[in-house]
Amino acid sequence: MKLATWNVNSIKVRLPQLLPWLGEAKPDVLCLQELKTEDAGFPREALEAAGYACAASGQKTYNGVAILSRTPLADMTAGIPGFEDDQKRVLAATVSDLRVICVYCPNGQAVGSDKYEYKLRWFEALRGHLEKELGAHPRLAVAGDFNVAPEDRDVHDPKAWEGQVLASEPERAAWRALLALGLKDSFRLFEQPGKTFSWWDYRMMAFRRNAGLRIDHILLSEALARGCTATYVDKAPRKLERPSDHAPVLAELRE
DNA sequence: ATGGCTACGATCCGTAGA
Repeated sequence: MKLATWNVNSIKVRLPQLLPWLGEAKPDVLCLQELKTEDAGFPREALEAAGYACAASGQKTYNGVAILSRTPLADMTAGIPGFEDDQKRVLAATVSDLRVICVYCPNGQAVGSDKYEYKLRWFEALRGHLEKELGAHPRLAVAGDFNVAPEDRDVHDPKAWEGQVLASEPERAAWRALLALGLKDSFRLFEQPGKTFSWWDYRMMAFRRNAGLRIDHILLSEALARGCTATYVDKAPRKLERPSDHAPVLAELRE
């Protein structure tokens, strides 16, 4: 089965790209981020007509996450239990024997800013949430936009980005604290081409220069990582007219 | 030169993203 994640940067704007992509890539489960719409504006009918069950947790203008699945979704939980937050960034659901958590981690704006402090607090809360989920569900996948480039090889220009938001050491430590729970970065289970990224700035012709970052990830529990046969970035949607600034990431799992 | 796009919801600019 194929598990995918894609930050679409507005579900309304990207729906005309998402629908054909579902037909081509045929993910069994897809985590979406940055819906930028309340649930009333979520295109549930169009996605159900394309063969997907949907769970969404959205808000106006910002954030918003959804999980799509070819088979039914159960036991949905929005947010991080015990962590008060108006921002819609987390959604969990069960698909047969798989527990899937879709995350849109905070951007952090700039190192030292209020938003950066919120980002670090948020990651600590996420860590606690994932620890509990992992205890209850050994077959756990956490997919989404983590807004962290884990290592220098995930950054097109490590010198320029050194210590900057998305690449700073405290953010990378927060990322490693998730791995320490027993989660694997599925992309790094395999030999990968160099300079593989999942996000490119809209400005400065960054995509054409491959001036990107790898910040969209699929984490797998050890039980799932053992059955993972491939993980890759699909750059095709980033080449379209009016693209999202993120490309989808896909992991293939043995049934 | 610290901008440079894009989306959104408010107006024709500010906020946010990363």
